[in-house]
Amino acid sequence: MDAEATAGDDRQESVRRFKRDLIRDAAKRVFSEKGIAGASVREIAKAAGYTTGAIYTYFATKEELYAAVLRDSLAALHAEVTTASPDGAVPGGRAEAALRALWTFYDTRRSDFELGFYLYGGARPVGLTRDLDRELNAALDAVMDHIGAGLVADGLASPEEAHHLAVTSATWVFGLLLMTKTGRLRSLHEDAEALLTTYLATLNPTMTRKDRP
Amino acid sequence: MDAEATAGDDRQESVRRFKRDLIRDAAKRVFSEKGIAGASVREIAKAAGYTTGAIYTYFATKEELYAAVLRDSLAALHAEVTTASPDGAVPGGRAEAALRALWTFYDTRRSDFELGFYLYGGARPVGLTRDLDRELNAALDAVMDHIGAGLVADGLASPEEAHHLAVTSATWVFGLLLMTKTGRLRSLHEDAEALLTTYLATLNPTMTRKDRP
Amino acid sequence: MDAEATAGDDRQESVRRFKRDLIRDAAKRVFSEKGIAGASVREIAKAAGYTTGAIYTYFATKEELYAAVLRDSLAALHAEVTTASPDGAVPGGRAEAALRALWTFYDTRRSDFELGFYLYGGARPVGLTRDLDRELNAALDAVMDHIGAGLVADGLASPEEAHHLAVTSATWVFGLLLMTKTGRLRSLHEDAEALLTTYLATLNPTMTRKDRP
Amino acid sequence: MDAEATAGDDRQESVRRFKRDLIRDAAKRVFSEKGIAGASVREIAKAAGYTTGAIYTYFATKEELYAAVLRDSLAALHAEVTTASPDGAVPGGRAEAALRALWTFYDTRRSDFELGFYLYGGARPVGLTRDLDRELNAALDAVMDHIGAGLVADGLASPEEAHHLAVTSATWVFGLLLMTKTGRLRSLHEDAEALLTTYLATLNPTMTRKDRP
DNA sequence: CATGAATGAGCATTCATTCAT
DNA sequence: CATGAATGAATGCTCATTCAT
Repeated sequence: MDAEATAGDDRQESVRRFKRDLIRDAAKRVFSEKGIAGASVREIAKAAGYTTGAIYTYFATKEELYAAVLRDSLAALHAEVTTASPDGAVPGGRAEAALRALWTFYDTRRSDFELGFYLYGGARPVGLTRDLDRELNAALDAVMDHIGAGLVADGLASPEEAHHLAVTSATWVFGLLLMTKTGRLRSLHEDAEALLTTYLATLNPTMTRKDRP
Repeated sequence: MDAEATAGDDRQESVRRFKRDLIRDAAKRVFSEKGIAGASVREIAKAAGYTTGAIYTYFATKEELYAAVLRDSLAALHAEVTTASPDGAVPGGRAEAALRALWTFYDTRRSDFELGFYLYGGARPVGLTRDLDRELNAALDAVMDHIGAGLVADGLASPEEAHHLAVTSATWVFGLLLMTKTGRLRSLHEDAEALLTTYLATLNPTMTRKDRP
Repeated sequence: MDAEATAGDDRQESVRRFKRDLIRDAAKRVFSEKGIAGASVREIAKAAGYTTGAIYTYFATKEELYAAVLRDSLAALHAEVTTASPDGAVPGGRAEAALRALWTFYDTRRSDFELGFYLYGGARPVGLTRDLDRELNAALDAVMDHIGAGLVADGLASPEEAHHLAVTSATWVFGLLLMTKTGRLRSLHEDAEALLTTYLATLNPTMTRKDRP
Repeated sequence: MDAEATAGDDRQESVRRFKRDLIRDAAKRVFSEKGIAGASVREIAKAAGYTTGAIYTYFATKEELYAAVLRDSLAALHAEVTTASPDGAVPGGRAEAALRALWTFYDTRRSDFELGFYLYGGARPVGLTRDLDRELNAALDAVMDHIGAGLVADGLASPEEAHHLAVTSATWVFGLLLMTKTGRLRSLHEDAEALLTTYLATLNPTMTRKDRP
């Protein structure tokens, strides 16, 4: 009896999780199309095949929905970066691979970058935000550690410098994303790929010397 | 008589300009406190000591208000960057001075960075926007040219590379600003000043070689 | 089970229709009291016992509300005219009956006339308007056809002349309504009923000759 | 001295009247372009070459401005109708000429008809309205008398019937104007001129018999 | 006489959230 | 669990009118 109930609970629980994810993904789609500020709960509900009120069964607040989307995005980012530059890979391009993965991840996804950086930029009401902020930081830190490990493996940094240099280089990638997403790069007639190559070259002085004798 | 009338017109005109600036500055204050998206015309009016309708005597549209604030910000940015790194200065640190000025300008002003970069982030309706976008681009371009000239003067870039390298380095500064403004830097336990120093060092291979023999 | 659900849907649907009609009727009342231009959504909502926002659950736009009221009015007009002068009636007074019904309908309803004729008077923005305009035209045409059929049945017009004469006579009735509703008739010390009788007499030359030997 | 002052007062008075008329005419122009409801005091002022506040030196209220425009329109109407069908003219077409003049006057002027009939149709706030209403009525009455005189002169009515028949026929013309101005005539595929001819024929049984033997 | 800044009430519409069913 | 009606506050903007200058 107890086991059955538990099994039933589990099934119910997993169904609930499934539906929650459905709504979360719908939200993400709407964010991409209308921008984060332009997405209303009504529209997200419609995109998910639900009515407005049903959303609140799964997310107490619009901000919780934001959080779920962001969490999902961060998990995907981590997966992508570690896949692109696995821990066991041979040295020589691990840092570059990680940084390129970081760039590609946000470049190809319409709303993820905005979600991660814009949403918590302003002086917005707090709430669940505190926890979410911690998660965002943890995810970011993990990515930094991965880049740092790559830099060490590639012989571009000592273990002590690793984190500092990882943040330095990731910062540049975020800057490039900002310039691209806001259309400034286009107006400056510069190409993201070319800039990326230039920047990565400065990371590795050996390559730099070879390229410019 | 004629002169008197003209003088009167001038006085009136300058009073108008003064009040317009008052409202613009109030808007800027509200932008800083509530974020740009969260600032309503009502609140701006209240902050300026006016009723809502009065704002429309000076700005036909909320977007025109945005424009005025942004324009003011861009003019100040340009002034600050060129002052910090004058055209006639002796080589040796002109690029660094310009980049540091870029950093300091946005670091010390609460809403200017958001204003310049996020206004065009979403899928917003257009309008006067087109013109404003052009202005923003022109201002940004002028800053890039200035940094580029510094790089050439400092012997860090050939004239052909100047623009490309200027954008590359400014991109990094913008990335740093983004990390700082969103609180990511703090959570990563990194210091903006230290990162800035690290980055500027990589710009100058001579220094780099000295630092890392 | 299925049947129950359907029944539930039906009940809900009919409740919705009922409430929609309630709002529509409240709108009509407000139109009557304040004039169509003077009626605000706020006031209509209050008259219907709702908050402002609730109106938008039933009508996406103020113009849709207009449309619903006008549609209702046109349906009632058509019903009244065809009832007053049924297709199968014996000749001799069918046209007169139809024209009198047209008169009575608009005479006794405060805002219907204004609704039908003034909504498109100004240089208003379009929208759903196009469709609504078509409906109005179709309804008017149907009434004209009915009057025309009466004229033919009564021997007052050949089938070719029917439409032309129907419009001619309906035009007069609309003129009378305009004079009445704007209070001009009263100030000219004329009586609508007497004028109507006079006009109807000119429609039928036989009667005219009898009256004036 | 006294005489001089009076002369001065007169000149001032006539200048004032002149400027008043300027504003009135500007208002009329704006009414024609934007519709009466769509005309704001600001826009009228601009069209007259004044600033907003200046209008209130000449007209205490927007409604007084309406009144002035309407008064002017009524005077013009009276002039046009009496010119088209002078008192001394030979009988035979005087009534028709007057009715045609009535039609042409309102047909060719965009806003006059709306002004005369719409403005005072609704349940609007009163005020100066009472007096204006009387003027409108007097003007209308004069036109009716003129049409009536024509009917008598043309042998279409006895002096006792004159007013009654004048109102009857003018009512039809107003109906035609309403149908035309609101676009209903076009949608019914009827032509104003043809309808007018048809109606005028029914006015004169003699002509009718000749035309349709 | 003329200006134009300022008021204050008003407008249609949107939206996150709640809750009876 | 899901619905969708309802709330209430907010938003950008317009407008007739007033009044100090």
